[in-house]
Amino acid sequence: MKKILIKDIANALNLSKTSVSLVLNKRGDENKISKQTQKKILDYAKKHNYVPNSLARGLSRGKSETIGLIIPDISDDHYAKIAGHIEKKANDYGYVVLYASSNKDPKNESKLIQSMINRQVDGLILASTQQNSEDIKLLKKKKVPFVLIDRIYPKIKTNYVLVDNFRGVQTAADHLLNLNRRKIGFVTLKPGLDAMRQRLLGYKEALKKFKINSNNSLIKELNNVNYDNEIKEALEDLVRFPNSVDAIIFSTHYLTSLGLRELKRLNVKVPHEVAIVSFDELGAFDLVDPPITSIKQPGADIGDFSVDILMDEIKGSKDGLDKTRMLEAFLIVRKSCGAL
Amino acid sequence: MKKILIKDIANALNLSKTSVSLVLNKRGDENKISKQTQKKILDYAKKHNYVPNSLARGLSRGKSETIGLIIPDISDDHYAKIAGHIEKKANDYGYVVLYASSNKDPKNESKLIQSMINRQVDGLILASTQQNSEDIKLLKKKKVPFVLIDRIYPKIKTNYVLVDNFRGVQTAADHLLNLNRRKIGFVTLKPGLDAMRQRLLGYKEALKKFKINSNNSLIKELNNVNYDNEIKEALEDLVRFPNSVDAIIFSTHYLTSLGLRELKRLNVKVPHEVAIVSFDELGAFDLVDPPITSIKQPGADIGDFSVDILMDEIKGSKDGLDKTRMLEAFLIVRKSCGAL
DNA sequence: AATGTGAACTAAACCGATTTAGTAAAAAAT
DNA sequence: ATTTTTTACTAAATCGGTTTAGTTCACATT
Repeated sequence: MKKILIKDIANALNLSKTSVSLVLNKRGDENKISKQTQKKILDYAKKHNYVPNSLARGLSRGKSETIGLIIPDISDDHYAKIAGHIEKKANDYGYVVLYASSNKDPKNESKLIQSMINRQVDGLILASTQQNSEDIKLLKKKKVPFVLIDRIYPKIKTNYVLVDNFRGVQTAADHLLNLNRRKIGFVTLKPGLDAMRQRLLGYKEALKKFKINSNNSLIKELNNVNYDNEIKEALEDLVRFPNSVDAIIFSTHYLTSLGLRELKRLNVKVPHEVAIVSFDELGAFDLVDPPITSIKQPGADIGDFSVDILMDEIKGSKDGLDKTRMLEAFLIVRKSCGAL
Repeated sequence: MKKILIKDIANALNLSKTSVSLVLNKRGDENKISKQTQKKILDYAKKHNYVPNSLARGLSRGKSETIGLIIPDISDDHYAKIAGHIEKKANDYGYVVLYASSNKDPKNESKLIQSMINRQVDGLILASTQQNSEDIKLLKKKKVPFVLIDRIYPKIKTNYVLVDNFRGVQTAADHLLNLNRRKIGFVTLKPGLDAMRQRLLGYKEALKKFKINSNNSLIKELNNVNYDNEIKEALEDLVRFPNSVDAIIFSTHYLTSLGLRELKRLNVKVPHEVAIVSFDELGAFDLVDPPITSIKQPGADIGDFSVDILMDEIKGSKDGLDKTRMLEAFLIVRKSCGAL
């Protein structure tokens, strides 16, 4: 019942470790190990339930069949979904996933990257805090295979899989404008993240196309650390004179959740008084009162494509070209805009 | 900029690998390495940014400072939350987490356990499919440190962290009974899982205490694979004559979600016609129409305690006693029962 | 002067694989 | 009959650490 090693197999069959190792790695034929011997080894290994020690194998091969996944927070719906897809896809390739949450702290992220590399991960998928360009540059320089998801460094050329935040929000705003909403508020986070910048730009672009001047008092950029408090004031300001918006776009699902609670408290009728669109959604948004029109991010694609790209990098397509993918977010129309 | 090894430090300072290794592991004093030498080593290591190769260290120590986490599905809200807490707590102990989803397939789970062990994880946290008693027994026999969470094997004595499913549902039913609901439906899954069995028993116990005969036609046990279809028929049956329930307890958050959609379709008024309680909740359940009264599971505690117990096991408290923890789920009263 | 003691190190084995550079014996070629 | 080639293996180095069992030298002891 104790673990059996290559050495044990070799001794038992009066063969060398080399032969056993070669055969177990399906390199018996190319190394002219006789069929008989191969069968003996394979049978013995199966019978005694041999499984290689991955650390030893990893050490000598310099590979670990493991990929590292660093995200802001695994308990966030968005990242949990992506992580699920990444894991599944990685498994298909025979890889397992070592994951870690940066909790949005760049220092933490930096440590995690280091730690993953020490553990000889074969590659990294990274939803970065976007305040770590040094680390990213280092990864590039050291030729560690990696893919950025969700958040990129606009100034660094790399592999990435990204959702078109600009177009996503533009679509949301278009939807509202087409429903004749004209005073559209935008509740977002301060643009430490490029994604936030893009979303804001998308909002502005939509207004521009409708020849509406964007009005800064309708744009509420909350601080990343204290948004749960700031959102109260922001919404009060948006819904009452002189702003009195007739629609609000929230730029993340958690802002939407907080915002809806606040609107309920303020007794604002959705969608009659104010229409709502959420960028990104939560599982139960179709059950909310009213069901929330959302821009849904393609979590499955983000996961799948990022792993595909990473595997490409790992298996060494050394064309040196950056592999990038820009995915569309799509609008799911529900009742919160009065369209149904 | 290339990686620096212990050997490199030793060569550069004209010392042996042994001394360097000892000092870097803070075992310099106990091994009488002079303060001077220690400082030289430490300084050089810091200057050249030495970091140990975890695979090599793991191989020679037989430890990896990694724990394995196997759950049914990382993209499930419940498990994502738990995973988040486990990760944070594990980090506090200096451990990282290798996670994998079994997708509720016992074969898969079995493979994952094996794979984790090959990777020399120091311990396992396992939310099992509950159809793998052989593997669990093997883990015990091989003295692999592990903790079961969420789902246990009632017949196997082990470490576990569990939520009191029985009491949880009992509390939910009590709440409804105290609000004078008397025909309470129970929508659950077929009891492949002990948790489901306990929840059903809790429901029955509550009725019994109120001297109500439990009526099997009010209990809908859906199949694990096809519940999204079966729930339609189940609910139709519950809400119309002769059943005509005045309340329903859903035994998981996803059944609640599906059920609510169905009730909306059937145009059933919640809570006026039918009151709802959900066992376990989704992030947006307070925003749903109406906000859903839920039994909330203590995700943070599940995570924290399971890691604490595992670390105890790993660090070798060989008292041989099983460490168990039964946590209370608590009722969050919202409008779906008409109590507010 | 011979012996013992402790301080400050180190050589070499080891963890469990993979891999490079062979070798011995049989078969084929000249 | 000798050389060459092929077949079927294997010894030993390697990956980068940790650890066991010493060793060397200065100094104190008898």
